[in-house]
Amino acid sequence: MFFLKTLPSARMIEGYAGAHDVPAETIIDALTLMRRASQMIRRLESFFSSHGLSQLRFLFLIVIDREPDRDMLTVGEITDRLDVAGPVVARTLRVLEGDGYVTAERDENDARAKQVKLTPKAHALLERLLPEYFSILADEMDRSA
Amino acid sequence: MFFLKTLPSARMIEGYAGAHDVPAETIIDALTLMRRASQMIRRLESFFSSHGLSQLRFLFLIVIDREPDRDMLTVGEITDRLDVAGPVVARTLRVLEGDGYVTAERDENDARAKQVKLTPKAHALLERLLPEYFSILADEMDRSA
DNA sequence: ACCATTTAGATATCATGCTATCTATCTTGA
DNA sequence: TCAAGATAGATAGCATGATATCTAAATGGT
Repeated sequence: MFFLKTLPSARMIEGYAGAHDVPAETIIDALTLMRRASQMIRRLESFFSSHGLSQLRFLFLIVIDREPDRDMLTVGEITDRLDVAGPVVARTLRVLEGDGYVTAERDENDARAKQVKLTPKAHALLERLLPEYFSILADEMDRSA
Repeated sequence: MFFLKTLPSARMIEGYAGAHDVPAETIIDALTLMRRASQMIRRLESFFSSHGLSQLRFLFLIVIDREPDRDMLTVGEITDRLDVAGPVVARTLRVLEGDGYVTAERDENDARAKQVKLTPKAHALLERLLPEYFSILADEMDRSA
């Protein structure tokens, strides 16, 4: 997250950056990018939270759902697809299991691995959330265009 | 933060969003925005962390430093300028005070308020970090252009 | 003047990100 | 074949975001 409510003016950036051979406009673009994304993420988190989820839990479900030709992934495969550390995935799995959104069972061929599968409840949830998810994204793109 | 390493393809989004009257390209743009910003923020956090700071602590110092015509702000003014909750600002203040980057003293006219000021050590730190900060922003803009 | 309300900030507690480390299982090469 | 190393995942503990609630000081209407 980027935590600045009001971005510095170009003039202020010149003052800071002027000496350092980076054009102020590039800096403004970078800060604007982070600010827009942060506002979007805040709104998404609030949306997910109102449905007992979080962005991460949602994406955890999505990466399983979107996998072509398969209906389950191992914990490691999920970790590969999500940009968070392993322990976070492990804990998120525990929560989602507790909430009845996924089931996990040991792999038949590798007793270290775990196969994670979505429950019907999770499929129903995704179906319910996706339209609003997309319309929030569209609205935020619009609003900050 | 946005935690998806690989964005869904346009086709996959059509599959999800197609039914819901939002153009897939808009969704891709939104996801790309969040992904770019997240990578930038990750890199910044790692940069700040290698200097014993965090993005928030850095911005806390910056908002005081950049204030025109004043060399101090109250805790409430800092909270207004940063997009984080009050308790986070209070704790960050304690840490920065402990590290010798700011001093805080009660306001003369309002015994509830606290005036926060940068130390010379903080000014020196900002001067040292800003060039690299800007060049990281520029580099990331470049890389994901 | 005085009590109700507002405001500034701090404290308590929770959720969730991280790194470091541990256990269990699989693989590999002498 | 079996010990050394690699790999899958879990656990421990820290850092830092959030909300709810508390205290102390200021303010304002009667």
